[in-house]
Amino acid sequence: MSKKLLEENGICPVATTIDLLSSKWKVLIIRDLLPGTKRFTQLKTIVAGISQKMLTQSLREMEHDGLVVRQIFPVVPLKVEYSLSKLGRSMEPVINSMAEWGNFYLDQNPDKRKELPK
Amino acid sequence: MSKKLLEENGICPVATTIDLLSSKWKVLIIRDLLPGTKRFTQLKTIVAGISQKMLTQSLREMEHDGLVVRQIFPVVPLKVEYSLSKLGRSMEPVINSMAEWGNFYLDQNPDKRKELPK
DNA sequence: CTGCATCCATCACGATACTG
DNA sequence: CAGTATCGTGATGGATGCAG
Repeated sequence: MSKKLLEENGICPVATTIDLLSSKWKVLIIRDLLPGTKRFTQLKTIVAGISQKMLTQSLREMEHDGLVVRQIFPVVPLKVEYSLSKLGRSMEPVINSMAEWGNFYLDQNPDKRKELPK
Repeated sequence: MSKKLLEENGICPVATTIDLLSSKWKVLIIRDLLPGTKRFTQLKTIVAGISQKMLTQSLREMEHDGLVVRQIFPVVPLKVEYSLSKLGRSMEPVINSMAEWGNFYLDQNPDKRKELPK
């Protein structure tokens, strides 16, 4: 489906971006890696609601797409750190504009804000 | 699943945005409505690859979420126009940053640019 | 023209169990 | 700790046919 979108829509840059962000999890992962390197278990905790499977899968795809860097430390117990690549960090403006819009929306719709009034 | 994400992630503005953009189609629809009002069939053509079902479904949800305005003209044959609400237009910066990133990415990866060299 | 209802194939995703 | 493998299910989305 990834290819599908690109084919159907020619080479629209918006479609290209959506394509790499296919799953909602990836956006959240980038959001949480923006502050700095994280370990697998940390991400699993921070990205609340994500299953181990989805986290692994998302990280693998993002690594393949060059958004995320995976660093393995052959110690016991095993330690693996994930961080954003240069390309990954370049998505910060996108994440930020999404955050800004989200805040704007929540201001307009206070009823949608159930908790963490900030 | 819409509620799920919000619950799991508290009230993160990024999650909120993703939540309203759930499907990739919605982003593309907003992109194509940004220039101005469109009719159902026009959208079906422009948002290449989208099925009638998905278009209708997406538009309904976006209308419900207050992103899109639906205007019916009781003529024969029936005429229905869709346009962005004020809230919908407020997403322009988000779409733009996605477009910018997409272009940046395509510059870095010319191989991904198969057609429409621009 | 615009859209709803159905049927159906595929797939995303969660749950669970097992490994280096 | 950080995965991999497998299974089951609900959701996603296309195709088709009908209707206002």
